[in-house]
Amino acid sequence: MRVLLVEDQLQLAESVAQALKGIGLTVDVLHDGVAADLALSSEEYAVAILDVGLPRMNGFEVLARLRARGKTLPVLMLTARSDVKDRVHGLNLGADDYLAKPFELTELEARVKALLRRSVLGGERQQQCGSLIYDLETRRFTLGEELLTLTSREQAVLEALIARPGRVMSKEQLAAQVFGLDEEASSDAIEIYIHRLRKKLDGQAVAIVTFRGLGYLLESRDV
Amino acid sequence: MRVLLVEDQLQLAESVAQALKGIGLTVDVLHDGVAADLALSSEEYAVAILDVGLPRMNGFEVLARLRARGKTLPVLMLTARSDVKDRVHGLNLGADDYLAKPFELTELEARVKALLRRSVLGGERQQQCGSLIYDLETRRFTLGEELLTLTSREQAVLEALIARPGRVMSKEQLAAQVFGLDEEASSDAIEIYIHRLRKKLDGQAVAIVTFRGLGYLLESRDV
DNA sequence: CTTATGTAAGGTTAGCGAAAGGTTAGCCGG
DNA sequence: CCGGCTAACCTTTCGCTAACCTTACATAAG
Repeated sequence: MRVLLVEDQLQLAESVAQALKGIGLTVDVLHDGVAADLALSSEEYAVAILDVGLPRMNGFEVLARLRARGKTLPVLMLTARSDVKDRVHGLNLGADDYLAKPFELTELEARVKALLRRSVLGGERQQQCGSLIYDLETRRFTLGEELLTLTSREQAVLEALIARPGRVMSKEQLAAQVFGLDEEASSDAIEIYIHRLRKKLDGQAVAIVTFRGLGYLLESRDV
Repeated sequence: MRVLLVEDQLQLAESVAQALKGIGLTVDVLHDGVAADLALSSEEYAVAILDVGLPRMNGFEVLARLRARGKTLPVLMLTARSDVKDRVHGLNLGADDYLAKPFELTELEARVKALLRRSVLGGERQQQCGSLIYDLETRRFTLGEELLTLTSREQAVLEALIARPGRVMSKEQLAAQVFGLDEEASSDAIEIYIHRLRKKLDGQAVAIVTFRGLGYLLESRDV
């Protein structure tokens, strides 16, 4: 699952990013409002965490432009002041939560988790496709009766596939979900993860279907 | 098992800490309310012991903020006065027990033990995973028919693992539980305790499973 | 002195992803 | 219709790295 963090204090950004990676998220870190605006229009995120006081374009404006584009992803605002006016302003613009600095990393983690839980599939606990079940709470997959053990890359790919049932995901989209902005996104590697996932899903009532030239799709099927 | 003690009288704090360590607990000692508030939001404790008259932020406020964050861990309040008003105030704010100074160390020990017993795992007496049984009353492990003899570090790690069945604990989390705030938390050392524990659990219907890059998990298994 | 502890050091393994060759689907000319 | 062609995809192999395991030993604690 991929999230965007926009925070201009480099050190704080780094520690927050580490914390979020610690709970299994793919994190893109940016340090100014214009870059954030760009990323939010071209990339796909499960949650955005926006500092209010950003260089080049402030967090409120980034948020306003995001909502103007009709995007509904949950946004958590960070602010130096615990100003009630700011808070109201942010919530009016469509922020979903608000956190005043300084804050505890665990509190931020908890809020991000809450936003994810609320948003991804409208608060559903579980997601199912054939005999494959994904538990959002524990972020683990169950296949038939067995718990599925996946490596972190495999997990990222399968999460991306099950997130939108019935929708074809291109290799490039998958690579973006798995690698984020930072790493060199080798979409060749995606083929390998698909292969390894297929091995693990073999013989079950679920399969990854190829759409030549388009991408992959997770689909339930008869055994 | 890890507890937080907040008491500004250094000498008293020290002797209480010693007493608690004496019954096998990992103790973090702090001396003011702000530090306590911080620690309680970022660390995980089985019990908190709060003096009422703390510098920077009093015990009542620390307690109120703790409950406002939705935390349910048991809290034992300490007060210089045996004022009934204070007592009511504390209990209204969600304190679980109350002790007036001066008190006997043995009484404090007894009350802390009682709180631990009541809270950890919702009052359950025993915790089981495969052939491994943990008795909260005596805080000892039984493996098959045999009583398991562990060093205090091994005990701390295994307690942390069995406390949340089915949940993966990272080496950092385990180190926090074992060492507390004070000591240099070398998460390398955790690998050694895991190794030594595995030796002692060898051949039994329980095992510590590694999740590469994530941590460890205690799991029952077939022999 | 004995036991517990944890650093250091080396060995082992899982996960990653590039490379390379095999396979398949769709297209096109005959 | 059919064989050939190509691009897209599948699969295997393999070297690299980081994470993990294990042993040995020095130090500290009781």
